Amino acid sequence: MSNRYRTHNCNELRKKHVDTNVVLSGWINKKRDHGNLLFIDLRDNYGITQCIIEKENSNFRELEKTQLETVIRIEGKVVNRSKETVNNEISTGEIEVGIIKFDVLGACRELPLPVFSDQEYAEDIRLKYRFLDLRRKKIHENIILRSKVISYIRSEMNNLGFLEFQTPILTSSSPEGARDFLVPSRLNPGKFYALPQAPQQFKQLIMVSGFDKYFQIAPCFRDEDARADRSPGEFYQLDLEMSFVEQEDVFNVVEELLINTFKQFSNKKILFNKFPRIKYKESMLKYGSDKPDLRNPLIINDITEIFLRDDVKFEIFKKLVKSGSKVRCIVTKKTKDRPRSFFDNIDKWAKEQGASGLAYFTFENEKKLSGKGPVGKFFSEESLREIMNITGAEVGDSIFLACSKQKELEKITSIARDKIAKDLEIIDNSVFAFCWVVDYPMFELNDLTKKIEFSHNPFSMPQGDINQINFENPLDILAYQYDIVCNGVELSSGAIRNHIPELMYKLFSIAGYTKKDVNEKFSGMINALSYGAPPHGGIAPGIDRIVMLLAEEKNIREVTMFPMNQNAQDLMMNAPSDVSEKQLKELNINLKNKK
RNA sequence: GGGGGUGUAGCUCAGUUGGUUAGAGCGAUCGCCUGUCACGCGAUAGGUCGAGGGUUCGAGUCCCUUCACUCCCGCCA
Repeated sequence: MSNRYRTHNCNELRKKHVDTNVVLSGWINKKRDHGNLLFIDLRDNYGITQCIIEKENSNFRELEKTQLETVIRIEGKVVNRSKETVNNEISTGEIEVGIIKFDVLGACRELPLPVFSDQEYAEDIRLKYRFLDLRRKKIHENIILRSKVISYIRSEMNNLGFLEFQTPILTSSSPEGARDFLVPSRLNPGKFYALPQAPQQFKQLIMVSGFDKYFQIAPCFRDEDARADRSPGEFYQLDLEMSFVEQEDVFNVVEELLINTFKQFSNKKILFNKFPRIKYKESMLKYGSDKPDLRNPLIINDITEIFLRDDVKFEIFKKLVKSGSKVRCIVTKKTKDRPRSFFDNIDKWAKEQGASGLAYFTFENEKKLSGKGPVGKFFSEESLREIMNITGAEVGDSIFLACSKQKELEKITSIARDKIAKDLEIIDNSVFAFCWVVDYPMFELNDLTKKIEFSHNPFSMPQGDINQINFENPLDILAYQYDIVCNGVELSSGAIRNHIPELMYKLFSIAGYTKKDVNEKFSGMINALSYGAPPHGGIAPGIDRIVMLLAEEKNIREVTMFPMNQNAQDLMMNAPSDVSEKQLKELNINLKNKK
């Protein structure tokens, strides 16, 4: 394309263009002013071209005074660079453009933040001037990556026979799950729409409507507090659903899609081409978490039984165990020569995390097997042998012990596993380790209310023969409910859905909902399921987190074009904002606390 | 809602035990410089030390309150 603004972009000119007249437009990325000779690095989306002007040119003075980040148009001639002045850092580095004349297309005031810099800047300034921030190299590339990942996924899904549909953005509030964003209805005074937390019910209705395979790059809205890896307000999922499938069918589609996508956009190795399946219960024990980072080789073991032995004298732990606590441990290989400070730092760190610390000792065998370290003396030779049996520990290895009630224990061992591995530098950063976490329980006990609640998704199908389910022990019922995890990041959860209304009523009744409740709160769904619903299931991987992993970013705002800050404010657009009395009146809304 | 961190020039930061007129680099303005690619050199402007209160002869520094941003817990079926 060639027009009045440009004949080429800023990443196009090469040696073969030498002597041709060109027109380039772009931003002044950088100036280097030698007084009688001025270098301009001209930047556009595609790259940088060095342009040069000499004092003899009547435009020299004006260009010399032009601000960085001004948009200019340059007419000039491509010239060869001498060998010594070639810049191999940029792809146009063999040539430069001798400026004949230039025009200012878009003037620029003094910058609130520099564009040409690798420094980090305060988040509020970046967000307020996001359009400047987005010109910067790293984030500009992240956003382009995001675009490419989404198009790639879209075309892969099409190839796999999925149909893309849009679902409503204005829908109804759902009783389960996160806090809803509400939108007042003008035509229905006093009533509210809700923005969808996910198109969960719609995608199931799409299956009932007979479309077989659906996907959507779906915006999801949840009014919950932010985290580094969680935008406040809105985020995107690759939402997908399939009819007449079992769990394994969903897994196959997702594994293929993710492997292809990650291979396409990253050079990192994918550790497992068949993603390991880890039972929820096993994951909570071995990793203390339902989002295990499998790059980390450390494993947690339960050694509570050791503390019931008479030849173990570790009285604090023994006492706690008697009152229902458990003991779990992490063994580190060949750490006997680590300095005392290594162990004490971890113990100190654990205390900072609110735990009572981590006890530790090292297995030694001088004359006889013994535990070396502050609490080593409490263990008999026999008991040490038994611990080695359970954990696979060997002489020369060390062991960290924590004792607590199960939930706290899972929490502390989980973060300790991470911390110890980081200190030992045994996490391989050059790989992606995916896994499935499967066999989630259908229900769980709320510790505070002592009531039984759905542990994940109330629409999940319970496992086993549906005519033989033991509803007497609801906490034992497992669901066809699964999560996919990569490098300790939860990418998504999904499930085979419950498409049988009677079973749905039964399960909801266990969680304290009457048939009437279900009919009212999920009317669309339950109604649809009673008119011939196919068995179906799906999943919804988070797009933002996939791009985060591919871009190797720790913060979701680095892969989001126009994010809100932690208080869910858009500093650039000034959202949320006040609205006029007239608008409120139309919506039948009175504000309680007027300014 | 709770806990941690940060807040000093347009930007990134330094600032000793509380002690003279609060500094540097980048950016801006002015001048010099023909081969740089983070060009170089010289000069100038630019500060409510986040805000308010307190202790003190004296506060950027110590104490209290508060605000903003950020990280975490809660929350996120």
